[in-house]
Amino acid sequence: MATEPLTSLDRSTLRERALDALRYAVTSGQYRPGDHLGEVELAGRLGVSRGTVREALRHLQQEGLVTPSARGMLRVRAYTSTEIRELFQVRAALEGLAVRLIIASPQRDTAVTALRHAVARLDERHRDFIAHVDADMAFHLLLCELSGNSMLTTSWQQLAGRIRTTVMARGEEQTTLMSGGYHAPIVDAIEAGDAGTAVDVLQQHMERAAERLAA
Amino acid sequence: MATEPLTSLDRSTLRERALDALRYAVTSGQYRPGDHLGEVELAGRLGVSRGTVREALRHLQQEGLVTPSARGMLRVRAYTSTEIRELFQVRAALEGLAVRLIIASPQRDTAVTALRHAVARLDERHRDFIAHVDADMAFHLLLCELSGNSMLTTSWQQLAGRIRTTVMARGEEQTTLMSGGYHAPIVDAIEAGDAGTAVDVLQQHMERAAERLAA
DNA sequence: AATCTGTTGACTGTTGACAGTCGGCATCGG
DNA sequence: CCGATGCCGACTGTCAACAGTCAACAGATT
Repeated sequence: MATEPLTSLDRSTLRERALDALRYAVTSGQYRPGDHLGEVELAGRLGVSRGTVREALRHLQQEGLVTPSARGMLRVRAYTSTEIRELFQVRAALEGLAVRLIIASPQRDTAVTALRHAVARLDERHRDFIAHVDADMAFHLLLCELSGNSMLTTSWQQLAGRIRTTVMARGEEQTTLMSGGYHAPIVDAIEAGDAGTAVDVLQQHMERAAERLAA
Repeated sequence: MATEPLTSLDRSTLRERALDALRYAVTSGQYRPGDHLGEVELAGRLGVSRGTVREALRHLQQEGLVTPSARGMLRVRAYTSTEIRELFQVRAALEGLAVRLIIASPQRDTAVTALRHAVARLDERHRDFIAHVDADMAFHLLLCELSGNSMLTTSWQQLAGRIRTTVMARGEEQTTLMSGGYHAPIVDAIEAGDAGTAVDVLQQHMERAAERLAA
């Protein structure tokens, strides 16, 4: 009588689900920078035990989304203007490597078309702010993935949370930064195939974004 | 009757100490890649509870030193030759940024002298392998710190464990890689002040190291 | 009034125990 | 001989409870 063939079960642990929930809550601004994250309160709210929440919180701490204050209590981390600029410098270095690798790769064309799709999504979703941010993050993540360097992707993802909070916190008035028009030149430069110029274009993109977001 | 004035107490938690102990055990090769790290065994060996060990292990997992295998059991992660090359490409990108920042900084001279000291330490300690590796790591970490970009330092440190295991695992016959002679050119290039050349020198250093270690 | 001293409440740090899952072995039926 | 089934041991996942620490407050002592 089964209408659906049996599908594989969800094997995710409570810790993983708690982690996702908390990460989303923080990076979407549900908790503002400086807010206190009490283990007991979160555990109660999520319906899991303190230990489980603790592990998730420690993970977020390592991601830089949360920072310990007095007596080990965790707060949502606030990033200063300087740190934001630094963050985007590091991004530029990492994604710059990605660009150089993509240009040097034999599958540059397929990479370019994939990136163009990602750029198109940026404009499709520009009405819903969160979806827009997601699309922006997806573009840059794709850039890293297309480089074929898995360590690069890993390193970038370690910064992803910080990037997301920054954009979420200060980017609402700066949605132009995430428009397709601002990203297309990067792809164009990759297609053109001159590594030096492409890296420059990317660098400018990052500097402009950092300046606006660090305001 | 106190011969010493009272000094501040050690406030580190068991988790932190367990983390240090485990990280050292893994990065120093006490556990070899592929070895199974059972929570109960480690807890017994360290004399702490499983929960405490768990948190430390999760941290190492995020650092990339251990990786989950079947049924959530953790093993010491083994890095393939490809991953080692990728890792050193990312290092090169990050430390390349550091070099550019140092050159652009007004305190380049003091940075250079600090780096020269670090290079000197490399040769002082070349007899004890572990101390030698420590000195090498210290040099590159210092490079990041002198850049003044805290995010850069953070990102680099996320890779530190991976780098250390790689060097520890395959670097014993390749100690020349860590000699002062191999590092001095980097500092020289920074002192000379031409960013392009300096980054090239660093890149070569990294490529050479990667090639030897990925053998 | 100023200062020292318990006390209380709100946290995190740490632990031991319970529950669930899986691989491997023995067992049983063909 | 071979496959299915049921048990056993070794794990991790999860939880509830205990212990320790600190800030803030109230009260006692000068």
